[in-house]
Amino acid sequence: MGVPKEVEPAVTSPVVSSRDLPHPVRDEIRLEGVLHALSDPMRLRIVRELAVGSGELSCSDFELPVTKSTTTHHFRVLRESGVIRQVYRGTAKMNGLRRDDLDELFPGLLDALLDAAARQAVRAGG
Amino acid sequence: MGVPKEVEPAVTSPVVSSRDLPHPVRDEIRLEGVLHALSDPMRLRIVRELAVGSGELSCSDFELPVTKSTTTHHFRVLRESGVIRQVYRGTAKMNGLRRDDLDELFPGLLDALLDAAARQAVRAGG
DNA sequence: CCCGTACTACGATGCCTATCGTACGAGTCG
DNA sequence: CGACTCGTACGATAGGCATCGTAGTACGGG
Repeated sequence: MGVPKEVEPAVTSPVVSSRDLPHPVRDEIRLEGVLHALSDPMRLRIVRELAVGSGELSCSDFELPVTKSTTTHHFRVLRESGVIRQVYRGTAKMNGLRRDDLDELFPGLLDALLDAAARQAVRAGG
Repeated sequence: MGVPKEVEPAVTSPVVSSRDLPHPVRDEIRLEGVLHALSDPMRLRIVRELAVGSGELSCSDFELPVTKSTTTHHFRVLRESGVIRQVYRGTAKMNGLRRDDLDELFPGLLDALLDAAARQAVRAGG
């Protein structure tokens, strides 16, 4: 019917900036991979920070006690295991938890993990 | 009230057999360690089998596609990370999940993990 | 006491990975 | 354009680890 030749303006705009990053689709996410990704203290810390704000954070918003190369490595592991989604926006790379996919695959797991990490942090601090 | 001199027959007999194995106490259990232990497919499988029956299983009750040396290694990783408790009984080594300790430290985590593993198994099977 | 069973110890091997440093590509802003 | 920032790629390195095979120890039964 009307408007036969629209150019698909911005409904989930297909190109974000320029380069895309490879993500596993939901069904490719493996529990073992998620657990392995979160078994590293640095990555668990990243995920915890990512969980407090519901928005997205750029890689440089994190102040990790490792070099930038290593930071890049950890974010890649998290992305390839399906824990986070990464998107370029300008020069920054925005990171967000894949809550929807993880909750669909493993209901309650992410919350239980975040709660467990929080409890352990409290125990260490007090 | 007869029988004044019973020899403490079986009320949680203090010495199980002879050798003890080193276990972390509850507060030494680290979330990262637990996740690392469970991120191995073989160990996740062991824990899943251990969870179905509420009792204990000996190492040889498991039929894993690895040698016995490797099996020993996996059980040790699980024990040292605090996921299972191991006790010698005669020549057999009995294994049991540390449900109480894990539930106390990380409420809901173990159940969420087992549920996640079960869902993934169903998805793979269907 | 000897044998079989259950598990361990030890060494080897090959792979994975956390970390770094340096050099580079991609955008943004002046 | 030029400079600056953000992040990547690549190589190196050191340590961890899953796996094996063989040899050995502990326990229980005939």
